[in-house]
Amino acid sequence: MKRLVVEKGKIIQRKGELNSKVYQVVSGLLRSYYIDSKGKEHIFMFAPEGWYIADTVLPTEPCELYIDAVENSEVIQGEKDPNSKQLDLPKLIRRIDTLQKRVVMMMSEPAINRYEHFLNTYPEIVQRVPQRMIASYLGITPEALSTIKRQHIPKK
Amino acid sequence: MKRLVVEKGKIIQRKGELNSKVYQVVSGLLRSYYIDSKGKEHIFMFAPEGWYIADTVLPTEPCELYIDAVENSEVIQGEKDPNSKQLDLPKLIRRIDTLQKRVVMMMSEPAINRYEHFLNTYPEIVQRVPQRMIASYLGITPEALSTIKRQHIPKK
DNA sequence: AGCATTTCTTAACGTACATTAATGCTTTTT
DNA sequence: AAAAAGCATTAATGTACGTTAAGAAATGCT
Repeated sequence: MKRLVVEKGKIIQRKGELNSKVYQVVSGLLRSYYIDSKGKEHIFMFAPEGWYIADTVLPTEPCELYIDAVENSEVIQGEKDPNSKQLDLPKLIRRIDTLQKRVVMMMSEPAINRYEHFLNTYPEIVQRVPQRMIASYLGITPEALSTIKRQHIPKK
Repeated sequence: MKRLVVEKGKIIQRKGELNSKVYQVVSGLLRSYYIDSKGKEHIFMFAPEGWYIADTVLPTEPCELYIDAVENSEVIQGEKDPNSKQLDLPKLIRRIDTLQKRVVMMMSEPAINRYEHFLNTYPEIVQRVPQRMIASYLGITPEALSTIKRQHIPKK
């Protein structure tokens, strides 16, 4: 259990590494993402203050995702331990629910709806990340997000 | 812990219900799916023999998904119990991994790749479910799947 | 077996989003 | 402060997939 300072842009986990760590964000903003076969980056999740972020794989398996800092951040590094007594099961289950909803969204909702859902779910984050990262999270290009936003009348 | 026979087409869980059950498939094939705002059905997962299927929500929250039988099936009904000692954590974590990969796939891969991935991952299921259900699982229409398959040269 | 229903396929056309490219605007670097 | 790099926006064009519709094949029903 170690406290770390992570500067903006610093990568703290890479695909293929054996990383048995979980990071709890104290301040700042981290993200996890992966890079596809064509070299394109896709953001999987954001983690602002109070959130945990990690590749979910068992500590013995190589990571799928990269993790880096979107802002200068401070994090507490913990260990992935499937046997840990302090592992919060309801939290894990809620994690599965969130993922389930995301799959369902990606399957059925057009980008504009996914965007509005993102705005509602993560209002604090929206102002803090560049558009292209929001686009990446939504699974579309920055250009497409730009066009969508032009049509989308924001509730003032 | 009860053993049930579920006939093809029988719905054993509906959206909005408080269902605290987990189903272990002994024989046959179940699926979970949801119905979007436009009344369209989207298959979330299949569960053949040996698999578990359930809505992941905590037992105290209303379900998001429907569950029904694709084939006549036999299942063992268990209880969702977040405090249960017999809850298999590595299995939960692997579940999260699977979902993570699915999100990533939906974000970045075209339907043809998702189809081939499905073929590789669930070869036993492919023969047993109608095309339109595979299409639904992939997030495309049956017509699109049909066209994709024409282009896709199967390794005989 | 015969009829009805559901499922699969094909094709024409429509739409959401990707790609490419150009332009102005920030932010970073020196 | 100037130069460079990264970022957001717009528009033109391309493509994957949706929608609609029709016919063929498979499945279920009496």
